[in-house]
Amino acid sequence: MVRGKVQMKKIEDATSRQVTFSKRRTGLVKKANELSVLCDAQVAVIVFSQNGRLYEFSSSDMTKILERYHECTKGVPANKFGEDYIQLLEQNVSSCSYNELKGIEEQLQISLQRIRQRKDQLYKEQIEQLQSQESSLVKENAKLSAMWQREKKTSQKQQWGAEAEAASSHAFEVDTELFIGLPKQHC
Amino acid sequence: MVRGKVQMKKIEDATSRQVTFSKRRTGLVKKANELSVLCDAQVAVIVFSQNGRLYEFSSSDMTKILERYHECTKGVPANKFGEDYIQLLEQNVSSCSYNELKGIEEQLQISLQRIRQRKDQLYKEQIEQLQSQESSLVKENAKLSAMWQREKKTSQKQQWGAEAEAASSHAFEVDTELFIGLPKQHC
DNA sequence: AACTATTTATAAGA
DNA sequence: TTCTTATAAATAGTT
Repeated sequence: MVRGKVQMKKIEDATSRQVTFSKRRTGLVKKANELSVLCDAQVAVIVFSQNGRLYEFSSSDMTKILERYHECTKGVPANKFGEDYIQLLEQNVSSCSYNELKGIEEQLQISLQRIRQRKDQLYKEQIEQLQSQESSLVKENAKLSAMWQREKKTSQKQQWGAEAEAASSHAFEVDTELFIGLPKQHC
Repeated sequence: MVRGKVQMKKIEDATSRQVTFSKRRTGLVKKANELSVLCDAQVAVIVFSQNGRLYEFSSSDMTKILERYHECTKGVPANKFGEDYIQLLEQNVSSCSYNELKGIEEQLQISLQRIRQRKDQLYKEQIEQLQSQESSLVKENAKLSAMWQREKKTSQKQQWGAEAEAASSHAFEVDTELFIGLPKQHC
């Protein structure tokens, strides 16, 4: 049984440390899942044990969450490798024959197609995310609107007149955390 | 106060959802930190709120943890972009002048240098990680060895002779989770 | 933000 | 590893 507070330092006994790791790792993942379900959040947890074993949890596709994280972290991706690629390419095309240029064109066409597909995919995901947020906000709005209607009636009954109207219009400016723009601008 | 179990579904009321998100996010991060301290584990937590805001926790440098994750996930990185780069380059160098080749050589030299630095850095980190694991295993070994010595003495006093010796040598084969090789092979 | 009745997590023992 | 149980910790609802 639990005897007093646990000291917040590395557990020295290897066996207890292993058992505690297993239990707490399970607990952490459970909490992560609950947070994602209850609050409609995207949650990712990555754990490496002391023995180097990987454990992971993600409320949705881990790759997508990590991509979103990278987008939020780096303001501009600054794809250095891509820049080098183009720079190097441009240095060479000036002295290429027609057939060589034809080959490069074909390769670039394929690359461009892949990049465009990827871009479209990301765009689609952003749209879906915004739609999901919009849906939540519409519901919230309906609730606030109903509250305001009730408030207005109460005010009229109490004969507050013009003052109540002024107060009510102010109440409509409550911050509902709506934002316009791409999600990344919010990080 | 808590009235009965909470239903494991999205909290409909926006205000409660926001409050619960804040409380549980704090709780999750606390648990993640405790796991990393008590069990000497690397832990990373990434959370996106419904409003698209990013929250993160990492027991050590987040970038390093994510890199390690990527190494564990992809068996072989299969750097498609790099392959294309080389393929495209090779298609062109065949018809280049000396000065053009000189330029390409220089560019490649710089790229190669960057890649080598990166490779060395990763290698160094792997070494450090293995040393850390080794240190823990050495301590564990010393403990097991001491236990075995005590066991042996007890056995001798109780005159178990050859049988005890056979049992003891078997006890030395206990799995201490030692492994030889790079960490990624362990995932 | 602070409070507290409850539920939940978990350390130690079996 | 899994179960049990005493106790610590988290937290939902309220103020």
